[in-house]
Amino acid sequence: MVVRKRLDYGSRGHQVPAMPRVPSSARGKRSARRKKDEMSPFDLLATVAGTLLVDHENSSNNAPSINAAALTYARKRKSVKAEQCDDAPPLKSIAVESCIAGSGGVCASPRQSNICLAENSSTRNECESSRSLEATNQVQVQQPMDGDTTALYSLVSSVDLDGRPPALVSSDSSSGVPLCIHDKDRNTSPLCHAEARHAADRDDDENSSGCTHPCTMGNNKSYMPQYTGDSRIRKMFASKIRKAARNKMCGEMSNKGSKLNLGGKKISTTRQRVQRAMFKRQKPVRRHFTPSSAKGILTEASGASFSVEGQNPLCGSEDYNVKLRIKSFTIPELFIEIPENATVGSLKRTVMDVVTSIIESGLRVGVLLQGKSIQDDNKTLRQARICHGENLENIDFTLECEAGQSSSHGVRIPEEMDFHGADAMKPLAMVKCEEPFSETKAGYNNQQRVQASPNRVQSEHGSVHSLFETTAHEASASSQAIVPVASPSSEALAIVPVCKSKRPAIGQRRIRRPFSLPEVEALVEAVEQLGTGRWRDVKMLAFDNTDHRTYVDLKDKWKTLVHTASISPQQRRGEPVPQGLLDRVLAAQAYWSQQQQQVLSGKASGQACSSSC
DNA sequence: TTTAGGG
DNA sequence: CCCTAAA
Repeated sequence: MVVRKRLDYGSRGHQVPAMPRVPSSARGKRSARRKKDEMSPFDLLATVAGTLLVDHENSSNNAPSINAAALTYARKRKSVKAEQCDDAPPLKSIAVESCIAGSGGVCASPRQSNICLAENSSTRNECESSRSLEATNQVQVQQPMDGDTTALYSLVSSVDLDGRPPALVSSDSSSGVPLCIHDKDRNTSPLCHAEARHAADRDDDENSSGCTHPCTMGNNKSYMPQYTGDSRIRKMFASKIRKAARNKMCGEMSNKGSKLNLGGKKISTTRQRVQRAMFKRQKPVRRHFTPSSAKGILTEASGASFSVEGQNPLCGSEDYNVKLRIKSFTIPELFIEIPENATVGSLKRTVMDVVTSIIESGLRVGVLLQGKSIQDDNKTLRQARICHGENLENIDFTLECEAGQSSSHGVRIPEEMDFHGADAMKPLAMVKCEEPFSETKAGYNNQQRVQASPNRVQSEHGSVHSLFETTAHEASASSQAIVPVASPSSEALAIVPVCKSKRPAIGQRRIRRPFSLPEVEALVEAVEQLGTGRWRDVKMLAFDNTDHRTYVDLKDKWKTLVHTASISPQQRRGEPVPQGLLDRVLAAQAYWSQQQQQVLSGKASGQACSSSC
């Protein structure tokens, strides 16, 4: 690695550089400085994308589709349950059994799949609380039969996935219908292209999102739009997008009556106003899951999962109820590139997050009768001829992404994406893979270990970058951020691994990383040499290889160090800093502030002299 | 982009 | 840590 030590001051003590830096007076020369290449390979390359593709034409051959595999109807049922039929459904087994009851209601019973079948917060909470319960806990939703087809919508579009369904993930592609097909060759017309970044660190501070969501945000709050590439661009966007994301999340939750958790921080009204404005500017893009891209198969002929309850119900009867038993919503295949060292847990979380983000971002259910979409939601099932003996073989469900809903969950649709061609492969969501290496204790310790000689720090991250460089370049070349599946044989796994990343997602607060003692020592030493007010140089001197410490961070840390040193030890919090170090902090602070004053006064006198001379 | 300082 | 005015 290149040693960038440009500064040749003493290693200790307060040697004054030849020209003590005067704040804001000599910045022009900085432009000539060699700038550290801030474009980490990771910015470009550590991307794994999962793509949800839908192809209703290929529903039989491994096509991604959401199959409402069963429809049953029964007569004189006051209520019906929506329940999962398979206790341990694999990838494709997000099963919902639903009914439309005449005067009764619909009961949803979230089980292992953790599906919430209700929009309102109370039921969401119910779902949350019943996460680990069996079918005994039922969430009831009343739906009049003579209502409309929106009943279906209510049942399906509000599905929440939460928790960790034991068998949501399957590496066996045969066990599931594709949700995300990660095939760049076929990915010619992505319907829904989105990147999401999972910041992975669940230990991230509570303020990271500013809000939490009872049902979905818990695991998913890290989903934020991610822009790969130049960190400067990221910086540019970060602030505004973060605002928008925060606002969106908070607003959305407040709309749903969910409890706001602002992490102890209050978002000022002005800030919120700005955030709202920012968010409004986001162009809502409608994503089509495509007509029949996700198809609910309700035909008896098709299937296996179709069943009839009740005896020979007559269409037209007064209290005639139709029981729709959507046995299985098959999740289209998910392709994922995931490093071998990723954990199964991270894989599960990834799948969870992807599915959750897709569903939570708003799926709208459409009903196709004999291939024709039933537009009128107010039409009764009877009017729509969805009743026993009629057309039950010809009912399909479609899923579409709700317009403008996705961005808040990190599912972003580039506007340049091509959104036509229903038969083309259409990724519903593309997920970005991040650095699979977590900020583990080991890694952190490693970093700390080398702090003593900061200029020679060669963190693991460096090697990580090089490891992923090739892949990332390929990704950026091939498509938006879709990383080719590592191995063609691994096509079943295409979701993005939930990896901790040191790259904070756009819109997300950075992970709080308290300065370690070696870091503090390095900072103090650097400031002793360079003085306060040269944070960029301090950064380059002592933290050049520590990407997550910006010069602003160093400045802030120095500020806190000075403050810490000036208060009594009893008032100090966090990892205790040795008093000797704090003494050095105070000494350096006093010294350099004096230097600055002298420079300023000397400059002033010099100006006066020159003007007088 | 950096610095400086408030939040 | 975040945000941002100012340079």
